[in-house]
Amino acid sequence: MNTETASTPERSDFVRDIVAADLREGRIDSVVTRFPPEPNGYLHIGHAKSICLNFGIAGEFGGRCHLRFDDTNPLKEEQEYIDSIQEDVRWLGFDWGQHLYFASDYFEQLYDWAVLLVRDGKAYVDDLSADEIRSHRGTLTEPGSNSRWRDRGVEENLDLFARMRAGEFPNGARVLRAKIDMASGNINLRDPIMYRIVHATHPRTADAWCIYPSYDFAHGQSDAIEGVTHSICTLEFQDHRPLYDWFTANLPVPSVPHQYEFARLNLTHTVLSKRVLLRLVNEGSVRGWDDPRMPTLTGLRRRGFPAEGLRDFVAMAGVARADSVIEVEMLEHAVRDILNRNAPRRFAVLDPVKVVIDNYPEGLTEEMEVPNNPEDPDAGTRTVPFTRELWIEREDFMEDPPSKFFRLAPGREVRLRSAYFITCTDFLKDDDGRIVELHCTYDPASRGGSTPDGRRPKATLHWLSASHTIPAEVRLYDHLFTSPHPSAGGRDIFEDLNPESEVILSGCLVEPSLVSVPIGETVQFERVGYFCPDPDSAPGVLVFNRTLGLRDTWAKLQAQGRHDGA
RNA sequence: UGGGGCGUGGCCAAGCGGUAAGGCAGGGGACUUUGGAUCCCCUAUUCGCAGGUUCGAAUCCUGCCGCCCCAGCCA
Repeated sequence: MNTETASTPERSDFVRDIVAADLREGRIDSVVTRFPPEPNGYLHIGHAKSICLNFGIAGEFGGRCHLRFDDTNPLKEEQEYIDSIQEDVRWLGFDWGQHLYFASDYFEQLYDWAVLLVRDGKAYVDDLSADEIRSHRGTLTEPGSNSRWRDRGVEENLDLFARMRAGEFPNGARVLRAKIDMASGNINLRDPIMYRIVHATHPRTADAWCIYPSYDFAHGQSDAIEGVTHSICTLEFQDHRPLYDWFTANLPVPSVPHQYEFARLNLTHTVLSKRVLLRLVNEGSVRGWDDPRMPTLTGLRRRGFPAEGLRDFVAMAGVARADSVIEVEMLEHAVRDILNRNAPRRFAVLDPVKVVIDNYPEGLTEEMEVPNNPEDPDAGTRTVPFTRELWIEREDFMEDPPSKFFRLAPGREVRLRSAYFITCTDFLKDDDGRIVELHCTYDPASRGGSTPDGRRPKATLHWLSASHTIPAEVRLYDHLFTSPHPSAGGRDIFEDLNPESEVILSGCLVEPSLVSVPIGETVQFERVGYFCPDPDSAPGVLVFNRTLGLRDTWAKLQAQGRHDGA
């Protein structure tokens, strides 16, 4: 490795700048952040950005990051999600230590604080219906008007709020509101709702409560209770910041956190809206939340994307306040970069065609030594059996090749990787004109892939011994949506679903060592791409997912040729 | 005609008054027992537009234009 001086600039962005300045100027002693998901769905790559930001900052500045579930709405939240979120954050590579919290842990404290605001005349029970509240709220350009219940007495408010908690009223009968300013230009300040009545079972507190705090009344105070210093969220909460600050300013909170907002992650050919992801699952467009085409962390994991690649991608993309849509190619680059360095190389033939080496002894099996990863000499070598009859990729032979085609063709010599040079002498076709068998001769002096005379074929092919082969199903994946911006333009994005987002190949063949690749490990099928075993694999029935293909300049050339030739 | 934000190359993104980093994508070349990887080189006389301040502006000021978010008893 080269000797880089300490001048290597740390990754920086506006949030890290703020944290660094707060530390440097003594406004805080150490940084505390939090990742605060609502357990109402699976985490996706957009959440990965927030997770990497919050945990990343805590790690870089020697602070800590909490995992806090924002479980204030029992109608939408489930234990299943609480479990999956923890699994996904851990998989991404982060550890919250002892700092696992739930907003519901603070329900009693939050209630006490609400009572305090009522006593101070800063909150009131409103009997208006949801519709009435909406019509009193005004519009974006017109101020709202006060509820007729806005000025009722403290004692009556106290009594009513207590009875709300006691379960005396049905859902929607009353709410508790902060008394701020119905004429504010910021609609969040027009007497926001602090508590609503919801008779529902909560995944953590069960039936202990029938009133639940709103996001606005819970979030900042939860941060304050935990000593969070920097409460980092996405841009759409900017308008909530004045309210966040209003509550911490009007309540005896133990600390005063501050909120900062960044732009959420968007990717081309991808949709991250929970609503749409749910539809994809419910309408059977994909097989589930963990379908390898889903942008969920569980889906990406099943697809074979390494967590490190995701982290690198997030770092590469940066954090800013401008709305943006990142090209998926950047993600794919980050993932390939990790995989290229780490993934063991293996042989697999997706679309096999038979090769017979006429001058190779019948019945002989040689064990050829093949490097596990040319990028990493420490990965060592493995042994792959070589015999007279082999399989190669159908697309690696052309009867009548164009000038740019370097692979096997009649009369042409190519190298079989780590084995021998072979020259095609003949080929057989079936009645439909389809190639069924190639005949070749080999050069015994080329064993291992080089010859004394230094001949260098233009192509090197992967291969498999016909008598040492494991059958496999291979699932090829591509973008779920055809358009780079599926949600743009107002049309139904389901019309933009890529019909070839999943292509299932049967009759594929892989080398014997592949029977034992553990789930979660991604390998490279040499010259083909990165693949990982799918959990659908069963003894005797291997299933591989294509994580990503290799960059393919030949395919690019062919595509160009098609265009030029038009 | 309300409030809050944002506008730097195809896509991200540094830059914080001293004369446009970096990555991805794209193009060209070298090398190569993966048409992979790697390595070189090329791609903004210009920072939404127009004025102004200044010796000097992407950075400061004014005006305009464009885009995003907000009217859940969701988060």
